[in-house]
Formats: sequence, C-alpha cells, structure tokens
Amino acid sequence: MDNEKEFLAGYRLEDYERPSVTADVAAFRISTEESESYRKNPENKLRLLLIRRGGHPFKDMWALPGGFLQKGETVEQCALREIFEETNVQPVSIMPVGVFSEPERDPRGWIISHAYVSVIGEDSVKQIGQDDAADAQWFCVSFDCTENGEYALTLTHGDTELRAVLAAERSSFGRTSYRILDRGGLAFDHAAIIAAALSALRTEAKNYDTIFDFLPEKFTLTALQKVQETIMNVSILPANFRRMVSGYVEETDEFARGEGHRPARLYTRKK
Amino acid sequence: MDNEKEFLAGYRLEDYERPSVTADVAAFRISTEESESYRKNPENKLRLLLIRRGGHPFKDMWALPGGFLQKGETVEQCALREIFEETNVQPVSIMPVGVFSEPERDPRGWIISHAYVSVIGEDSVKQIGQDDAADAQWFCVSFDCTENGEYALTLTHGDTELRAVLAAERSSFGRTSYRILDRGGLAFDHAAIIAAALSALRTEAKNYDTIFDFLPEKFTLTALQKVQETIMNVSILPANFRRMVSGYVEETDEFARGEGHRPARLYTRKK
DNA sequence: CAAATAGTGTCTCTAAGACAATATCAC
DNA sequence: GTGATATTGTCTTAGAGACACTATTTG
Repeated sequence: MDNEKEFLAGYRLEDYERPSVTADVAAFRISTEESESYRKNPENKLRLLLIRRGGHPFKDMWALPGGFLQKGETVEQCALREIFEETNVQPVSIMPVGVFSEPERDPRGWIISHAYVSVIGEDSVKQIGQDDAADAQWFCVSFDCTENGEYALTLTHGDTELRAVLAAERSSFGRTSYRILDRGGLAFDHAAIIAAALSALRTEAKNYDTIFDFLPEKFTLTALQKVQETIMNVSILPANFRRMVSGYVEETDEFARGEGHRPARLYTRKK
Repeated sequence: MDNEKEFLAGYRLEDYERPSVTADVAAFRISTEESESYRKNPENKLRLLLIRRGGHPFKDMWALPGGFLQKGETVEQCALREIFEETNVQPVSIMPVGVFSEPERDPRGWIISHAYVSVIGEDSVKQIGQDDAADAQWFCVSFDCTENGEYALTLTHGDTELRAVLAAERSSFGRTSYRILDRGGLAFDHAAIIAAALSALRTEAKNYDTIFDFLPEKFTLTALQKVQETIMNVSILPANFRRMVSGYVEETDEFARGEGHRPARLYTRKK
C-alpha cells in the first residue's frame, strides 16, 4: 500500500482503547476586603473557585471546575469553555500546568486530566455577581511549608475550611510535584492539582507578566504591589517594588482620588 | 441514587467520544566531535533523535519518537517507554513541555499529543551504539531568530538538512508558542513541538538543574561549561562560569589526565 | 620550551534590599 | 494639623561580566 489516501481510509484508530480526556481549571482572583480602620487601603486575598460536587463520586466534596474534551476543540479551548460555563466570564489569561494521568486517579474509569491556571480579572469579577448558587464559591487560599517539610494547602470560605496535606517530590529538571497525604475534603487528586497550579502562578508572578491580569486597565502601583505580595506571600518595600516594575508600566495623567489620603497616580501596562 | 457503588456500576464513559492520546519525545544529547588540531578539547554539538517514518501519513519524512498511551500507564511512563523502545536506554531526565491538540494536527484522526523533553546522558549514549538502522538518527540542532522576526529550526545529519520556519506567538503568562510556517521535511506538527522543547530546555538550563544530566557522574568544569554553552548557544568566560556553578558542584580528588595539557579536576554534582 | 587548557584574583557595573525623608490629599 | 498613603533619594550589598594573570601538563 503506497497510496496515502488509501492508507488513511483503511486506518482504524478505534482498534486501540482510548482514555477520556478532561480539562480542569484553577481559576484565581484577588478579592479586596474592606478594612476595619476608617481610611486604610483595603486588604487583598487570593481566591480560588471551587465547585461542590452534586453527584458521585466524591459527592458533596469540593472540586475544580472542569469537564470533558469535546471533538473539534483543543484542550485549552475546553478549559476556557468550562470556566466560562461556570463563571460566565472569560479569564484574562490561562496557562497549562500539568497532566494528571495516574490510572487510578478517577474511580469512574480511565480519565486523564489537563490542569490549567487561569486569572479572572477584577473587571470580570463584578460581572460574576454574588448570586451564585451555594455550589460554586471563591475560597481563600493559603499554601505553606510546615515544620516537618510537608505542605499544607488551606482553603477557607465562610465556615468551610478544607485542609489538604501534601508532600513535595522533586523530579528531574528541578521540577516539583506534590503527592497527596490527606486530601482534606477535596475531590479526586485536585489538592495536588491546586498545589501545582499555585506553584506555577507564583513562578510566573516573579517576572511581572501575570500580576497585571488581576487588575483593571488602569491601576495604582500600590494596588499592583499588593497583588504581587498577596500571590507571593511576601512583603516588599514600596521603593524597591516601584523600581522593579518601572520598566513594565506607563504613567497616565489620572489619579485615584477620594481615598482619604494622598491620591495615587494611575498606571497602565506598558505596550 | 445515593449509593456510590451503584452509581459507578451504572456509569458509562463509553457514551462520550474520546480522542487517541500519544506521547512524543524530544530526546537530546550532547555529542563530542573530535577536533582537527592535535591536542585541543573536543567540540560539542546538541543533537536530537528523529525517526524516519516508514508508513503513511508523512511517509519518509522525519518525526519525533512517540506512540500511543496504553491503559495502566501514565503519560510520562508512556514517554519513557517509547524512548526506551527506540534507543534501548533510559533517559536521565524527562519533562513535559506541552499538549498539542489542534483537531486537524493528525490526518489519521483525533489524536492529541503530549510533548516531552528528555536528556540522554553521555554514559547511555555509548550503549546505544552506532549500528542503528538508517531510520533513527541523531540530528544536529540549531534554532535561531532570523532578520524578519521568524525562527529557523535547522536539523542536520550527514547530507540530510531539514529546515523548518516558525513564527513565535506570545500568549498569556508571558509564554511563547510556535506556529509552523514551513514544516521543512518534519512530519505532523513536530517542528512546533521541537521548537517548544528546545525553548523549555534552554529555560531550564539557566538554573543549572539540567546540564549535569548530559554528563557522566564525574566531569570537569570545562566539560560542564561546554554543555551549557552548547545548549544556550552563548559563550561564557571560564572564571565567571566557575563562580556561578560553584554552589552546585563538589570537588573530587581525581583528575582527567592524558589530554595533552594541564589535567582538570573532576567534580560531581552536589547533594 | 611551546601549545593548550586549568584555575584564581579583582575591578566594574547593575540590580535588589534597607531605610530615611519628603509630598499630598481627606477630614 | 493629623492620619494615612504616595513618592523619591541614596547607601549598601550580592552577583554577573570583563579581563589580566598564574599554574600545569603533554609532546
């Protein structure tokens, strides 16, 4: 058989068993919490969208939004579609963070998951509104190394606190992956996916390519700094932060007035 | 239905159409070319394993080694298995670099590819031997930006020269992907996969976590430097390179003798 | 001794961290 | 003026690049 058309017509992909393929999305946003004192700047929190599962398996546990890859779309388009179906907004940015394909990871069968991080901008958040059903909530995220070298991933929303425990495993190319020790109320292997997503987000935030996506078109440098500090869980001296981002931003002639203190100049992202 | 066992027994993944899933591997090694002059150090070249396709589609064109995901293995295990079947050695390290899932990327049908970079160590290369059939060859790699902003990926082996042309596309999170303008003798979308793999390799080489994998257990600092220079396509002053890697290596008491010049101390990777 | 590489010392320059000081608004 | 944040200046320090110099082997 030397003719390509003939060959393709006789080709049977169906002869091999195939897995189901999903995309799961860790969608992050920054929430601004009104502070108690009367004219202080608001505090920021990093939040992650979780969905409470209505059916088996892992019924009533919390999971990342996601769903099955459909014919005719790329995996990334699938991820975008799933996050849109859940939140009704388009994320500002999206990035793959790993493939989770352990054969036993899903009790329903052979399902491999493609994990994505996405950023929901402050503008979009307003469109989402707060009228969500109780089965989709933005959880407050914290992820820290404990004394014994393990990692605690804590997700809180109202009275609900999910606390997963993971072990970091270094693999080749200096990469780190996370193995679940206690999934702490999260469905499937989603604790490990969230840990990977958060690590990826922090890595990308270092080079100032990501933090802008959390903010509106125009923003103050202090707001930008708070985003960076919130994601990285560090604190930075204002003078140094301003110097570091100076190459990435452009002045506007506008100011944020009426905050109870000196107005801050608004900036835009450069180019 | 509130019983999990019952639910799972009735669950039908087969009701949804599923893609075929493959892993394709860009396996790199460093080759040492004997230099003409009588006692100079050998020159290094970065090489990539390609397989000439024996059947349709893309018959007689060159492709990355790879194959279909089998039930019971992870995608990464699939990649390792494929590279082992082709070379008969285990790569020192392996890392995912992307998922390629455009619906039209493979004329055989709905096939999504998981791309991996792997490093074949110098020790392993000896085991591979040179008795390969002509359908598996290590191509010399070069990947550069041209004057008009496009990227040229050139792969050479003997008289064979493959020259693909790509356009860089910046996506969110500051990531770059490559779109094929001219696939230049490479099968499928493998030119774009190779470009992504090489970019990932260069990114990782920056933090000195990868370059050791190309070398034997014990190595001279000059050999390590040549690996770094070959991958990054730059040249570094010896004094500075030594200072930069000093935290990652440990002295041994051994020396590389008989090279026609001052013997170099052998080092090992730290920890 | 000559060729070639191995290895060290140090000057400079840049960028990040620390800290002090000044500016400007709302009330 | 007071409280709070905005913004700038500069000292210090760590690390990378450049360059000059010394050391050690083989042939």
